[in-house]
Amino acid sequence: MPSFDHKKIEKKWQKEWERSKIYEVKDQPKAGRPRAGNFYTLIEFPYPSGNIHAGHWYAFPIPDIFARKKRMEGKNVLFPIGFDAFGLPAENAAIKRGINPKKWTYENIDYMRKQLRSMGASFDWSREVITADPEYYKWTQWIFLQFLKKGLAYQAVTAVNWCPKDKTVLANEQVVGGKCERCGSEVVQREMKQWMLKITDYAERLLSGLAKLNWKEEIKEAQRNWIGKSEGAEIEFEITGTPTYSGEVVFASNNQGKLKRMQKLFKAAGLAIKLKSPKEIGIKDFDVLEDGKTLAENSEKKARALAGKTKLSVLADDSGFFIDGAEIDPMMVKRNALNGKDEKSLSVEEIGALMLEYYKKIAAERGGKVDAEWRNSLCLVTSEKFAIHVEARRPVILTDKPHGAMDPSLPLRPLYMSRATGKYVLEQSEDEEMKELLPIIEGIKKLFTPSIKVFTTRPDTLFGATYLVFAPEHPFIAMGNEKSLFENKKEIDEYLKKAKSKTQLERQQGAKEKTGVELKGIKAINPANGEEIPVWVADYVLGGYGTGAIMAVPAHDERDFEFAKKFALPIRKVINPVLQHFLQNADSIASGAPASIAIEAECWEGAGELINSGSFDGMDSAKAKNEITKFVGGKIKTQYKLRDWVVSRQRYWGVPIPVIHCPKCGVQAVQDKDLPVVLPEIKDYLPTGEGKSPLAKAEKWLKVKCPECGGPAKRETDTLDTFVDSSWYFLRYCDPKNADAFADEAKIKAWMPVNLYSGGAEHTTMHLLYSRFWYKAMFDLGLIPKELGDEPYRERRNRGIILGPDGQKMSKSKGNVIDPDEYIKKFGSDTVRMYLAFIGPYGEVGSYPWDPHGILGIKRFLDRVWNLAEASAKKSLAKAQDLQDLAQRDGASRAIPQQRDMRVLANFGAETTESARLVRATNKTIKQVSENIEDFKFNTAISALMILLSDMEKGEGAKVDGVFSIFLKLLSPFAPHLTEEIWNKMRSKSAQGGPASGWKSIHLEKWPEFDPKLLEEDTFELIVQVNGKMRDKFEVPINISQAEAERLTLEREKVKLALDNKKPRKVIFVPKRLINFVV
RNA sequence: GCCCGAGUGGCGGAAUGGCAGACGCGCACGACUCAAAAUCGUGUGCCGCAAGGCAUGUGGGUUCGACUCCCACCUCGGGCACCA
Repeated sequence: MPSFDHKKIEKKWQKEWERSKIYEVKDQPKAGRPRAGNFYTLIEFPYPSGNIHAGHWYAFPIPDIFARKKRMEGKNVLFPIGFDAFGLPAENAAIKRGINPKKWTYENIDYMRKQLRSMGASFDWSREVITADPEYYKWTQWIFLQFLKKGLAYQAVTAVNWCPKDKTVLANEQVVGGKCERCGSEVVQREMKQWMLKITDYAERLLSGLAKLNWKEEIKEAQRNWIGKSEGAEIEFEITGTPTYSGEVVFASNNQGKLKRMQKLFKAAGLAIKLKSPKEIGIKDFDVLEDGKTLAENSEKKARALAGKTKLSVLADDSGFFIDGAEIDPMMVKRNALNGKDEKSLSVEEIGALMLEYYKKIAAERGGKVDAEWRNSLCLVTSEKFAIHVEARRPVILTDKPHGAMDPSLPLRPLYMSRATGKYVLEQSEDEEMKELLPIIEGIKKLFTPSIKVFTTRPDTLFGATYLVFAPEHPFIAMGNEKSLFENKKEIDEYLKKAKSKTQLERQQGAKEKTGVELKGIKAINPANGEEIPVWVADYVLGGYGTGAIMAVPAHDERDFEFAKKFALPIRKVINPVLQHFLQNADSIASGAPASIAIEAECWEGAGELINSGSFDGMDSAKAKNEITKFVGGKIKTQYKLRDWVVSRQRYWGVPIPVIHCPKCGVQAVQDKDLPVVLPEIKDYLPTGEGKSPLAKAEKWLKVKCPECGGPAKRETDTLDTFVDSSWYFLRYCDPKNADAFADEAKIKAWMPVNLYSGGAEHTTMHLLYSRFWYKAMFDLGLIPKELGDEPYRERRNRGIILGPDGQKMSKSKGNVIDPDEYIKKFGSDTVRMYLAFIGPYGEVGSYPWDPHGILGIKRFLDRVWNLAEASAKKSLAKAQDLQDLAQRDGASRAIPQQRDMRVLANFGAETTESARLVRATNKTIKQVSENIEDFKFNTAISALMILLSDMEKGEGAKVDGVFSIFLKLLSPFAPHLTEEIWNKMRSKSAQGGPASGWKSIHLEKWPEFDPKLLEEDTFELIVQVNGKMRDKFEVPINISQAEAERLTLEREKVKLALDNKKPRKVIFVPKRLINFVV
């Protein structure tokens, strides 16, 4: 059988389409309804690795089928393509083979462009976007700077995944099984300063936004799991014990007598702490009242001086405290806290409460936090330095009388004149002073033994918390070690060292085996029952999640249970499980699975009645969650697994982060007029090895003037993660050439949000989440029109993967790699794309082996199409190819509505029963192919086309010409070249006198519509069942009554046999389907 | 371990409460041919000569009727992995 010349045809039409730009799309924004008629279908753009593989063939020409159909349906379809052009492979090629990464990348793009064109996909190439073009990354940088200004981008020292071979930081997502996704070397943890994006701020919206999206539930679920929301409580545990305190404290008083008395108290309390006055450490101008300067100025100076001289500064009583090295004057605090209220009208407690509020406020403003508070005093711990302000809540006695005029009978001595009131403050007796200082001692103790917050999702099990565990990274461990809080410091140090040296891989592999060391010398107090419980450090607790410390409830947590078992820690059951699950499924369990399985499963999880929980005994665990949290003063809290997104990469081939570091002004954004910060050409692409980008070696580029002060400054040398580039490319497609903005608002309104986004399942938790975050952040910045909402993709579909013929993933080592080029050469692009469309359902994440024989079936099918066209041309049956022509012959106007096509055709075809049958078959095929394409079930659409082709081949006597042109249109999205060729051949022949002067693309034709009336049949095949088993079937009128159906059925021999003379107990009749006799 | 998805002929798959296996591959036989390839035609789940029986991972349930819905288990694929 002759085969069509795919080489000639495909090249010819690819050229024609390109020349005539039939796939270029206009924005067509309309006032009022800017999106009317517009349809945005998006495919993940490829990385230009340089070779097109079977995966590309699966990714691009298959959704093209959908895009083409939408276009034929009359939609104004945006179907763009571009290149995700930054990334490591280019740089690795540069390092390995000395090739310029830019050259490497752009040459690959040139090559891939040709390859992509050969697929016959209807991309609008005029909108091509390349992320490595300065015209593109100018806007990546610009948007980043908007984030920076909004506080969404920040720098922080953080433990990052470090690949020792690639010498770069990896995102969590790029670490696979503890190994570098790219090179496979083991990833280690390293502390480095990184640029981060605050994706965690959007955790809740990323979660709730999913609800309204038309995505598959499994994709949403994967994102939900990644965000990892859990609701629970934060509960504080006090730490006690008799630790040996040591260190040096500067007591902010030059009053020697007071210092001595204080030292006495320290001794009595067992604090081996040296007490010093400010004078002793060389601060002379301590007494702020003798100074003419304002209190605040003085305080700051003092604070700086103190901070440099001693590690821990305690400023107590009548002095201030530090926040991040700056001292706050308590008198000022008091004034501001009172905010005009009369001090005398308030009780001591009320004043204390107001001051506490104010402390919290300023602490928050400066990035610190009030970490603990207790009745008589305050403790403030900030992130880096910490300081304490202890204020005894004593009554302050004020008098107008000067020193000498005091009543000698009073045990008081005047101390100083209060600046705030102008009155004399009287100091109490020594004894009273000692009493007053006691809370200060307590405060200092508390500083060393602060209470620890834990996060738990099970506050209802608090009474069962029999020990407390810190993550090795918890700051308390380092602090406690430094202050010699622990008796077994050596053991702890060793454990920490071991834990730290573990690579991510080791930590994962040893996951099940619990290790840990007790922190001897301290205990924690279970706030629920006041019990003293041991405190441990163990690496099964993660530093990065929750508070980095947990309360362990071994009776109701599997991990705690294992740990407790190993180290012989007490286990206390506090929930009496209601076997809800068991009860619910009593039926099935009774007959099926053994009940013990269900009971065992209830051990860790689940609700129940509280036991061993004091006054909460008998309470339902769900209720107890809130009640116990309230009881111990805890806070309901929501935690997320999602971490902030580390976007900096110490690599060359990426978007330079557009900031400047100035020694005077700090981090400065590059000004808009200086964007883009162009990636400089360099010679040596190797990273520095200390984790700096190769850009650090580009000295000329590096040195720059500070945009703020004009002084010498340096550029940031890190580049952005490529996930940043791909987080907004779909916006640039809307307006790819815009030099004044990332995209014009009207054009964004014309296209966004994306109607349908097709891509690989591997991007579910990375690209898809990142770009949703990015879009939401842009939305909040006002860069996305409000009416579009804050979700970029309305519908998302993940595709599966193509395996090698052996059913394994294709890999060179397995030798099962399919080279699509080979098949293109042999069979042509139409055959290959159609075979891949036929291989399995595209909307499901299946994996389909490439069957080298299977493709022959498609090749045969297309050959048959070709031959049928040739044959009908020869028979000159093809005079009225086009339905429009038919319609004209029918006397109707040219503008006949599509939905009437079938009726027109029916009139023509109904000359014979065979023709009528064919017309009906065609009508059905239109319906099925249309619906199947919509659902991405290209396999069944093709199956329907195959059936119709067989019908046409068989229907020799039938008038098939009109049917054939409908068939061609239905086939055209699948085999765009072949159908275009046949279509135009037919047209030129029907237009008498040789080839038509111009050609008319089938791809711009209207998509056929079916006639619902023609779907209706007069008869149907009645299925006869006896007890649900099919026994017979026969043709009956469509609207047959049950009685009639019964009568006819019971007459039939087969039925009589099956019924075996028994009388039916019940008859079920389903109209248009079946009749079922139950005996 | 947890979460998600899937288990149907020799193979890819179809049918989402009503004829299990559409369509394609493969295979067998036939036609054409000196012959082969290609092409066309017929057949093709398993057991059975047949009538008939058995069949959608396994066991149970719901239903007149289950590949389809429910429960439990098994296997495979993907994701996460000590997230308290």
